[in-house]
Amino acid sequence: MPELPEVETTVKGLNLKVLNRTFIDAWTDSKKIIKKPKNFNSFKKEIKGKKIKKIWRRGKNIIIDLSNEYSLLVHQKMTGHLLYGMWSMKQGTWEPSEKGLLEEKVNKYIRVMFFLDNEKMLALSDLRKFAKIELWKTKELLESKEFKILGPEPLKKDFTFEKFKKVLENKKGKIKQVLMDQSVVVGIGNIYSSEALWQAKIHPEKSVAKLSDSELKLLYQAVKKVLELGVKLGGESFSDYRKVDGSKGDFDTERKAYKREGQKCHRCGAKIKRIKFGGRSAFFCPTCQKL
DNA sequence: CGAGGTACCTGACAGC
DNA sequence: TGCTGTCAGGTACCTC
Repeated sequence: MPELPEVETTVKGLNLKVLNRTFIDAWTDSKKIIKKPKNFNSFKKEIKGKKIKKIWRRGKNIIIDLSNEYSLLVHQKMTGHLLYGMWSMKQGTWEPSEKGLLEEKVNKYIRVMFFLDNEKMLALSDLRKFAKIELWKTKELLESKEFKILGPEPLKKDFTFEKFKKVLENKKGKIKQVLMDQSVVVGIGNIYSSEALWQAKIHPEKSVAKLSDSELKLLYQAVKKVLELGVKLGGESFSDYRKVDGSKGDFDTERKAYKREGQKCHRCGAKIKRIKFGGRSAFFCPTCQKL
């Protein structure tokens, strides 16, 4: 899915577009995406008339605080993304009535549609249908196990080097996998972990316990750097992710490792390699990033 | 307990 | 062309 920069970009976009709007109705052809309450009619009934009071992010989760102390939790997983605009249903598929949302791949996979009180809509597009939407009582969401287990936010001011070292303390395993563990630090996935490790010149399979203090420092700076750059550029859109207006993020030009197998390392010219472990691909420069 | 595999879905693309 | 296998930004759940 979208990782931290993509989720942050979505949250920013939503705050500009749907704050203080009220839900009028909802539609879906993929009931399994709505996980809570499980019955879609109950879900519809519950969100009808609720007003959007605040939109924020915790890790890769989007939280839409509603009136009456409820919150919508949206996790976009691999290919989900939220869009704002106007569509009409034609022959079973949604067709946009505005430019910007004209890409077929954006509209073809709209799975859930929220109708707002200004004639516009909030859509969830998701090719693979892994995304989830849940309606919670805000208080219960904040106290839920899934929420409490989440690690620190890497872009918050209080995420100091000391804190980074502390969360990695006693962690076993390979650094790339640990970086992607949301209970260690939130928001980092397969793209930004590869990018951060390239920046820090650390091999993705290096064991956390073997990282020197100077390597940790470089990694700490690299994590913040790539995530900040990602946010600044509106995320990465080489695949399904889009901003809420349907446009693409610009991080693509900055990719140094991820999906660059066989291409030249921007630092030393060696060929970027891809290896698989933990069920995921890792991209790195075998010359700059030694084990 | 932790590590590893699988499941959830729908493609795109490479190779035969 | 068509078939098969692999790969895809994530996470939950199961087994050993």
